[in-house]
Amino acid sequence: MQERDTFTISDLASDFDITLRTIRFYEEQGLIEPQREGRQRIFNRRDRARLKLILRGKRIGLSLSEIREILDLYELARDEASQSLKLLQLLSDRKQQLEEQRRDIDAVLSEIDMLEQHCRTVIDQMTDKPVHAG
DNA sequence: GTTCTTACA
DNA sequence: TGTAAGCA
Repeated sequence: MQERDTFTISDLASDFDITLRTIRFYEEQGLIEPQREGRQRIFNRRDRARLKLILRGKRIGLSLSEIREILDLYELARDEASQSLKLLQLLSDRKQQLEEQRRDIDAVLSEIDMLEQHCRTVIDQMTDKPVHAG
């Protein structure tokens, strides 16, 4: 009752609900390197696990190159500590990015509020009728 | 029928 | 990443 240890590209695509193109793209980007049987791609459990990590990283918002860095550490050093350290760094960077975006959004929202107020003031003066839609 | 590469959108 | 062409 052993789990299958090799998969076709279609197997993984349906398992993770992604397209064949996506998997081939990740390979092209160096995130996975499935075995070959002639031209055919043969994926093992390691590839499957990596693919899972890739998708998780993508969900968090990491770039493919960032994900590759983590994956490489996992392969080369097999040093889980350094891998976690790297992930920690990337997560920190990602949080900083998001916080920066939040500040930008707040700034724009603020400008919009001021512009709206200005428009209402102008309209009030011209029509002598208060416009308070919000 | 399925997968592959290449090239363009 | 999607899609299409032309193979194996």
